[in-house]
Amino acid sequence: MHQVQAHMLKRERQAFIMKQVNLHNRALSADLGAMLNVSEDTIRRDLNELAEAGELIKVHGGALSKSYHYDYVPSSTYAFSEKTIIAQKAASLIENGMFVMIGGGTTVRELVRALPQNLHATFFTVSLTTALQLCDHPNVEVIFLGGKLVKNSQISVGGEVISRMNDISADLCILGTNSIDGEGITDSDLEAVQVKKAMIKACKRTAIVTISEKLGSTQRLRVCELNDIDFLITELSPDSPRFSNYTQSGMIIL
Amino acid sequence: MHQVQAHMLKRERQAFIMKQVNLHNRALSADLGAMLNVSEDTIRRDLNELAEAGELIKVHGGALSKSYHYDYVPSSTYAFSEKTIIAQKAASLIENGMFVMIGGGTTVRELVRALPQNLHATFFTVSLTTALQLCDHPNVEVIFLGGKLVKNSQISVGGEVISRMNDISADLCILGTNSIDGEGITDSDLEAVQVKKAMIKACKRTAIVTISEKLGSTQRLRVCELNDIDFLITELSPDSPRFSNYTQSGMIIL
DNA sequence: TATAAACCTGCAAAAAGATGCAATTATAAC
DNA sequence: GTTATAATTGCATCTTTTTGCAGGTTTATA
Repeated sequence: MHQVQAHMLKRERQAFIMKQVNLHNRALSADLGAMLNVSEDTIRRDLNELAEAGELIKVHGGALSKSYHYDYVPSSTYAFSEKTIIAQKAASLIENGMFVMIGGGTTVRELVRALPQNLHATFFTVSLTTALQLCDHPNVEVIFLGGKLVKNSQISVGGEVISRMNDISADLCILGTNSIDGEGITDSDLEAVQVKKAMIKACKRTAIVTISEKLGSTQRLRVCELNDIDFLITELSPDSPRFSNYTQSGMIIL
Repeated sequence: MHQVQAHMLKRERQAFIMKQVNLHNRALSADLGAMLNVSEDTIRRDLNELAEAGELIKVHGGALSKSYHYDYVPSSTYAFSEKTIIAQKAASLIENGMFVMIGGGTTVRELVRALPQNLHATFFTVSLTTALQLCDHPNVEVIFLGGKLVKNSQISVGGEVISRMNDISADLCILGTNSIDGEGITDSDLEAVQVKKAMIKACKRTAIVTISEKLGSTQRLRVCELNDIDFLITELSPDSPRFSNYTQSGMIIL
């Protein structure tokens, strides 16, 4: 580990601490004490002073960088700006007269918000929140596919829904997802998976909208393979290297 | 699965948990414990703290993202205190194990809010907002009867819905209304009327919830006669003279 | 209704923190 | 250079926080 000169002024030491904290976003009192060859009491006093001066955030065991904000702002959706970009791209896929099957989730919420007011289209959905939001669009027709509701995700599931979908042939399926990797899409709720499968089957084309953070994550149940997907939409530029695992299946990355 | 650095500050751990929850909308205590290399007890304590701080919703087995839940805004409700009284009375009609068909509107919203958390019942509805609200009750089953959505009332209508209702026989139908007079209930939207008729037909008993202000008003389309109604619930005392026109049909006034 | 998982409570050990004090060191005045 | 003063530091002691575990209870679900 680091080794530091013997006699150090308090000011220098605190500068060193700040450097460590800003570099790694965090620092443990014990580590700093060892690096600087001073007692943890001294480190603690330094950290308290720096916290007092607003330079860092003191926590039990050490300190965190000020930029390390976990002060989550409620009412605003997670990764809002990314989802806005995604929404713009996805909205471009939807044209007047289309029949669109659409899922739920916060990314889809932003997408619905981004839809132009003069859009003339028919939407099918199983998500209560998506349906509610679509009701704000004057020129779209909204069909809710009813059934038993899952409380957490606020979507309808069950054989009822799925058999209804078999009667539908829509132009585009838009799904958010919790996990996508080189194999395809996965999820953790069996009933939701069954519904998503039916949605994909009922549509000519499928678009997946997700923030890039979810690329590479996997859950227990499989929704579909990569080559069931026609469009993958994230906030990244389509030529990002992060898509190297996803291109061979022939999907279009937006 | 994920692997995380050895010594993690509590705050960092909680930030990680928030990220997981926001990313996947839900997280299991067991998974988090494994990912973070700490006991599930620690995870539970973290989840409780984060729930206390209002950052997520703690459930049995893990936690859910907050971005999904119905935020109730009482300020927008007209005649709030009257509707609260009505809600209390109407809630007393609903017992464990019942099948209830329920409509929409702000009076019904207060009713749903007044339902006890431990109520064990099955609800059928065509109202998106009522359905969403019912989703916050842990012990009820919610069935949404899907169809074409009417945008301003946010209910589903159409032959689809009505034919589905013919297959149902519920114990109680709870409807709000805009107009009730000595003849019965009337409304102005044909499609909504058809659905309400079907709802009443599908239930053994019908309860009407409305503020007294609406007593005596009439609209163009008839929903039902007075003797189709079993309970009339307003904020007034049952012996109020305002009910003189309504008693002869044999309905019970609460 | 049985059963396993999840939960809660209290407890104990370990880690971190606070505080008072003495020793040391820096700073400035002389 | 010396000395007085103030700041800094480490240590001993006590308090608080964090964490895992044992146990008994509750909850979900087949």
